Amino acid sequence: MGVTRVYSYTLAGKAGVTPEQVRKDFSEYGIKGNRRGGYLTESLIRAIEVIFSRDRKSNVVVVGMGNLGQALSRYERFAGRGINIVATFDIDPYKHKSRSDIHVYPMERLEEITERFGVTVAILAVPEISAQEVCDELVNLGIRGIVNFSPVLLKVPQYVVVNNVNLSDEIESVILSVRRMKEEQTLFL
Amino acid sequence: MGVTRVYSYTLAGKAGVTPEQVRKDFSEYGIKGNRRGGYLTESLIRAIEVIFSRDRKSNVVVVGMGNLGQALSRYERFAGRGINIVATFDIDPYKHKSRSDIHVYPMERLEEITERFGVTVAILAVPEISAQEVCDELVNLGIRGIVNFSPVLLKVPQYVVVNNVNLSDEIESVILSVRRMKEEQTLFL
DNA sequence: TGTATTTTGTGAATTGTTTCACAATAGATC
DNA sequence: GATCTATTGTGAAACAATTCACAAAATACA
Ligand SMILES: NC(=O)c1ccc[n+]([C@@H]2O[C@H](COP(=O)([O-])OP(=O)(O)OC[C@H]3O[C@@H](n4cnc5c(N)ncnc54)[C@H](O)[C@@H]3O)[C@@H](O)[C@H]2O)c1
Ligand SMILES: NC(=O)c1ccc[n+]([C@@H]2O[C@H](COP(=O)([O-])OP(=O)(O)OC[C@H]3O[C@@H](n4cnc5c(N)ncnc54)[C@H](O)[C@@H]3O)[C@@H](O)[C@H]2O)c1
Repeated sequence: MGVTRVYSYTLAGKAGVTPEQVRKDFSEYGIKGNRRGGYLTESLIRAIEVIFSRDRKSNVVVVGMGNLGQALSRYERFAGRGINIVATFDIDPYKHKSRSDIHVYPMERLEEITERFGVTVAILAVPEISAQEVCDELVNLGIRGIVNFSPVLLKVPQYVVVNNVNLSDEIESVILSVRRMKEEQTLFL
Repeated sequence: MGVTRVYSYTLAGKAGVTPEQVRKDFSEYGIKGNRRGGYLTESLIRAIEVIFSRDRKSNVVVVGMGNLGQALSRYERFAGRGINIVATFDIDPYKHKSRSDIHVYPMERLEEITERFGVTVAILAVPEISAQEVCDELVNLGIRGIVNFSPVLLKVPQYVVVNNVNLSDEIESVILSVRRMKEEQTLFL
């Protein structure tokens, strides 16, 4: 778009944070701007890509191809973020008949495929009841990071990273904030 | 299951936090335990249900019935959390022919339905490009809270709550943690 | 070339959160 | 019923994150 320079307050506005925050964070990672001239977009983008390792693609698998697993596997924009879904898995034989574009493998092929593609991160979208069991299997196969969508705390060795994404909580938190806001407003009347 | 008492360290273990955290939080909301006897499960559950308003159901709508919108609208467990999806909407006429269980309304019926069901919270799962436009429409109709799945910062009046859920970020964060962990490990060898 | 202006970079101050430490106390044991 | 024990409840301490405030630098302009 022809923009060559950008200022901490511009980025802050777009990101919904303060300019100081932007500068502190950049400073933390050694990103230098130009006093008076702001940051050069070119080098800034490159620096950010390196910091977030977007220059290297990461191979991941999706386990559990129900509602969520399917939605995630069909999202095309992950590629632009260095997230490369190489295969998806499900225990249900009905799901293996690829009705759509994406191929779903049986669990038996998990080991072979994770090894072949050097997969270290898995997206876990199985029902609550199977989550720990599938998690154990993933850890056994050498998976080192799990994005867990089921509302359970997974037990993993300390060398495995788990990020719990609880969509019910995300929605509930908005419901609560709205309720509290309304109550506050009532008090002022 | 017959359990009548529970201790701060039991809950802490299950939740992955410290016992002090559990007690501080409970104390903040006036939940009293019994020194030596821990907390009574019955009254604790009731207290939590009240704090999170799970005793009152909240009507919400889903706007954008693509991959994610469909996945969310098919999730049955929201009901148990007081989240009641009363209707779903999409601009695409093809989506209105309900291939499945859930009915998808055209955007023209948004006003009528949100009013009828007293909806104040919306789940926004439309493409990035339409997000702000649809958001504006929702705010105009009186929506006070938005769970936003598109990777853009929505501009809303201060009386509207937005919770941004960025699934790419959630996955990326695990990829980064795993990479950093591996690098650390390499240093020790 | 000198002065004014804009924006960065960062210590210091502030604000917020988590952990520590221990007195208070309810219940268990003898 | 006296003593011992486990657990809460919470100020104080430690730690973490954010905001403030301003000197330093780069550019613009006279
Ligand atoms: N869909 C949502 O909007 C939503 C919202 C909040 C939380 N979640 C959570 O996300 C997870 C997935 O939700 P969903 O709606 O996609 O569930 P789903 O039931 O639609 O899909 C789960 C899939 O996992 C597969 N599966 C079951 N056991 C398996 C195993 N042992 N190994 C491999 N695959 C197995 C099933 O065959 C199914 O295809 C659940 O834990 C759910 O609680 C989903
Ligand atoms: N699917 C994922 O896993 C995923 C991951 C990360 C982020 N997201 C974000 O979530 C959002 C939804 O993703 P998706 O994969 O479901 O997209 P999608 O393209 O599958 O679905 C979007 C839906 O919104 C509808 N729509 C478009 N414009 C509209 C309008 N003006 N009013 C009403 N409906 C409209 C479309 O008809 C379509 O059905 C996007 O912003 C995407 O960036 C999705």
